[in-house]
Amino acid sequence: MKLRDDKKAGQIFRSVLTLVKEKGLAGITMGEIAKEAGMATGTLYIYFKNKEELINNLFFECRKEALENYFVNYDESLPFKKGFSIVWHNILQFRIENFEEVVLMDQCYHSPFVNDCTVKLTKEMKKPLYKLIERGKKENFFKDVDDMTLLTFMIGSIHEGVKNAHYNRKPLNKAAIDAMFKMCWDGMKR
Amino acid sequence: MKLRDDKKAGQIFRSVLTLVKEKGLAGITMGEIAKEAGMATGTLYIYFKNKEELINNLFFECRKEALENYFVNYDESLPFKKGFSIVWHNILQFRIENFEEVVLMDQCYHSPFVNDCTVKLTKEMKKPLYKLIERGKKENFFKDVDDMTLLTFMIGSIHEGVKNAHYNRKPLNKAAIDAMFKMCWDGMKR
Amino acid sequence: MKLRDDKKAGQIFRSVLTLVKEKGLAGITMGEIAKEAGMATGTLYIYFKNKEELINNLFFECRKEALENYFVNYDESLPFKKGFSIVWHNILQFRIENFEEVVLMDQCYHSPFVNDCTVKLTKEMKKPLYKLIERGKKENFFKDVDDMTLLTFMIGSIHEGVKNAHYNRKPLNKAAIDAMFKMCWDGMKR
Amino acid sequence: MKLRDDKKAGQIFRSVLTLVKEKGLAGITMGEIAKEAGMATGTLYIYFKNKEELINNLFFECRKEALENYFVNYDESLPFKKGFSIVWHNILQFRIENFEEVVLMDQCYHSPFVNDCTVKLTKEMKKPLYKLIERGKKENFFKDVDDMTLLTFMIGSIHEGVKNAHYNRKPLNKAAIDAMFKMCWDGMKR
DNA sequence: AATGAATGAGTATTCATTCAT
DNA sequence: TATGAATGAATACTCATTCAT
Repeated sequence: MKLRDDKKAGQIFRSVLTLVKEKGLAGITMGEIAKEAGMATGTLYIYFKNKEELINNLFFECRKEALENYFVNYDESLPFKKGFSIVWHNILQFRIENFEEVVLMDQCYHSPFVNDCTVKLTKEMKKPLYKLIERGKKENFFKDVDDMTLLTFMIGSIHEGVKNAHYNRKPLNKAAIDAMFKMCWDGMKR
Repeated sequence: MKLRDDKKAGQIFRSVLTLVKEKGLAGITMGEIAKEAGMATGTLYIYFKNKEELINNLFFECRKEALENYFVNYDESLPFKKGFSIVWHNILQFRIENFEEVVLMDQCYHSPFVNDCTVKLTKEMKKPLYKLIERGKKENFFKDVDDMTLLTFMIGSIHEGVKNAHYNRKPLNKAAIDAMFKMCWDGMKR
Repeated sequence: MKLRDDKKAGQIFRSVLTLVKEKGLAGITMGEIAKEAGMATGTLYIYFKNKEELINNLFFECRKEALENYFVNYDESLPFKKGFSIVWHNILQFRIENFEEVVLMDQCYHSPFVNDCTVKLTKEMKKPLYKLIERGKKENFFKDVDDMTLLTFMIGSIHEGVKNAHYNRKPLNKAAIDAMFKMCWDGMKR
Repeated sequence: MKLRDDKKAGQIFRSVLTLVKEKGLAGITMGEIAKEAGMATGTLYIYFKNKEELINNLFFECRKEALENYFVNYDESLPFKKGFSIVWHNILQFRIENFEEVVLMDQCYHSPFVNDCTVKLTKEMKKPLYKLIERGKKENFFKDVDDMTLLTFMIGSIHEGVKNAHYNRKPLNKAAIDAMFKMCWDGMKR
């Protein structure tokens, strides 16, 4: 008997990401997804109940993967600035390397496909980032500003930078990245 | 498109903005736009050749309106920091007050509706912002970083902040805005 | 402005009936209905929300038309047997001439298209037939059997006869019809 | 079709009957049949070449089973009215007890699944009923009406009665059955 | 033989666009 | 100009059938 292939869902996800980057969430059809994934349309429906569920799952998966990557090599025992730098660079790196995911997630807000439930779930995942910010404040590195504002500023410094580099086709080099980090740090520091 | 200054075109634009915020660019139909605007579908085609042109025009219009607002009350004769602050706050204010436009513009990247031509036109409009950055550098306020990186950082500090405030339903108060501006300034300043 | 054409719904109904007789309710597609009716598929959806509503409305319409025909020329002042005979022959005639409707209604029971609500509505319409039966009993023509059993017997004598004639391609002639009526009357009479 | 007498084929038949009564022939899928029968879809195709053959076989089987039951306990040596009564009651009893089969057979006319060949085969099986009618006429019990009309009347008296009882959820009791038989007999008798 | 995943043609429905009024 | 009915291509989704295990 042929059993459900665990790789298939991943293949499907990858195809959607490719297509979203090319033509946006708006213009994607199930037929195109299947074609890009090298399978029949019907097969998509074995792995996902419908388009909404497919996109939701992908959105959730992307968010999860992103946040999992953020803390690679981070260790609470490291001095704060070093640790913060690692996380900041992880986020930047992830967004550069996985720009397709970034595009998808951006497009998913306000989209009819992503439901509130999925949005809520992804919020939960942000907690480690808040912990990092709190540590920065407790160790007196950061300004006395509320956590959310600080985190948003940090994310913004990366987010906009990566988008810009991509759309202007100017890959970020070491110098630009260093400058960006310095600006972020200087902005946040007390 | 017939009469650009006709009230009807404006009504149509407004309807699209409302709907995009509600359900994203992906999920909007010409029928819904017409209904929201209180007119018949056919009427849309008197003002716009087709959906693509409608969205493109709106995108262009939003971008233009945005950039026009950015330099209100700005005057080159003002001391730099004062001038920069005015522009920064103008941008923030505009994005808060016209969040629908922000959403539309975000969704338009990667959308099959917005064509390269429109994207190019809007780039042209960014020039005054570059001039501002250059002045900041010439007058030795800003770090010695390339203009685009600085501008992107500035925009990012605002953009992400507004989005965050909106999605978390926490309107930005004076204190938060001051903190945001300070972070931005400290980040950019030499 | 082009206004909704009242004839269209009728045209659509007629097309469905033709097709149901040909291939049964099971095998009919919206595309075929549209083609048979000489219009585009989309047009069907201007007049009916979806397939279910289309079939339901048709079912209801058929039932109504049928019952309206049953009492043509009937008059309470006529002697009972004469009146009963008129109704009986009306029913027979209607079922012969509108065999397509008969087929549709038969197929609609147990079909996923016809919902309980519609079934209930049509029951309401049977009341005049019950009144006829009651009169027959009150005037001592009929056996002392409950109304429903009598009515069912009457209907059965016609229903099965018409179906049989149709499927065996033996149109009912005067002699056969007279025989059928006599059997029905003799069966019911005291 | 492989093994007619295998239990599996029977299970499949039973499942179809259950589903047809629930949702009509139109709305049934091979997947549902398999599920209801507690087996995989693929398995259905071991026993039947395709859906059409499955339904045709079932239709044929139902018809056969029905007609086999009609003459249980009937014996030509019995006095005619007694014999006729036995057959009449057998038919009634069968239709009450096997209402699902009745529904299936009704729905099969006009269905794209049941082909002419199957219809023809079932006609063949009606012969014993015609013989019964002929005997009734030869022994001067019945009206001088052609056989088919008499048989149809007899069947109609039962058919409609059973359907009605079922749909109105009023099981037929002894009194009602006696009344129905009397009406049928009185109608047919000379 | 039995399974259920895979297939892809087919179906209901939607929706941008046109057109008659 | 304005309307909204009509169109039919396009899309999400289904389902009979096949096939690898």
